[in-house]
Amino acid sequence: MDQPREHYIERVREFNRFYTNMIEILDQSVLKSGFSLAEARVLFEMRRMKSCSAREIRKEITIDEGYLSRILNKFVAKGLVTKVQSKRDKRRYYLELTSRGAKKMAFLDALTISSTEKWIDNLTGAELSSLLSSMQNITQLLTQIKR
Amino acid sequence: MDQPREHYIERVREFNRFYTNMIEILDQSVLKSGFSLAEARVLFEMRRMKSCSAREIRKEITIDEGYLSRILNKFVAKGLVTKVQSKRDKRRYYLELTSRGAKKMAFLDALTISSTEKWIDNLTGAELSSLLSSMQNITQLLTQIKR
DNA sequence: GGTAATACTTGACAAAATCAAGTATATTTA
DNA sequence: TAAATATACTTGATTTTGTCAAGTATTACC
Repeated sequence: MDQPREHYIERVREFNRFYTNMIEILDQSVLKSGFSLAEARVLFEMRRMKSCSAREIRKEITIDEGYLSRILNKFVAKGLVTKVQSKRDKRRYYLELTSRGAKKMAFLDALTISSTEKWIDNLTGAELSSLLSSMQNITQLLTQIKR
Repeated sequence: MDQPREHYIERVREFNRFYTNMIEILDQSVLKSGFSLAEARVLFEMRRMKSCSAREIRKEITIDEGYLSRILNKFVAKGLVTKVQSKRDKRRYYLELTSRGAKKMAFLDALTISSTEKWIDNLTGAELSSLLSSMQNITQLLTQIKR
């Protein structure tokens, strides 16, 4: 570490601003799906966890309990999600994507995949490998912090 | 490139999700300043550009014209920003941070600096260098795309 | 059995963002 | 140079998004 610590922090902040803009561009494409960012995230988590309860979703993403409840009920109303009360604990409801929901998710995926693709389109194979190893490195360094 | 392209895209998306969460944590600290994210960004751009017009801010960040107008007038009302009509082009107004505004900005900075600091706090010097060179690499790779 | 905790819902509200029309000025063009 | 078009910003109306707190039902704990 050959620079004062503030200097490093400033450069991290710079990267954060840069990457915030990048991510925003990708978010634009999600919005084209007709889902809000919050909705898209909820759907994403639901798929990742397969069957889950609202409570479990809230362990993964920071979202107001009431807000989430409304989002989920909207999904149920639109036929994207099923909600079945647990027999063992009647306070809980098991949520699952319907095939219609899964289809919508696939559409959402397609949107972000295509814009991510555009993002990295003119990188050579070597550059792409380099990009990914940098991403992996950052993930690894910043993950170990959080324990 | 020894993997199918989709695989790389998927890993980029994974990183984006990871980093979105990271940035969100930092955003929490901005919110503690009493400014919304949009307001903080406007302030940030104003400082970076020194004297500028609303139009020029909108070249930097994606924001609704009317929304920005209201944000700026709120800043003026709070004494954070001065707004002087251009003599050459009376449609335009030159905006500048007041010293009060600059002070608020400094406070905002302090908040994000301290939470960024916490973020990277238990990285060794070597890890920190490695983090920064990865960030720099990503920036460089993704910037050259956009031309 | 009573108290506290959990899981989710609901109503009221506030904040954030969008849309479209409006005003004033400047630029283009016929 | 008058008319049409474009630019810079404003404003009102509205929608979307998110928050807060109280409410219901159920379960866990002492």
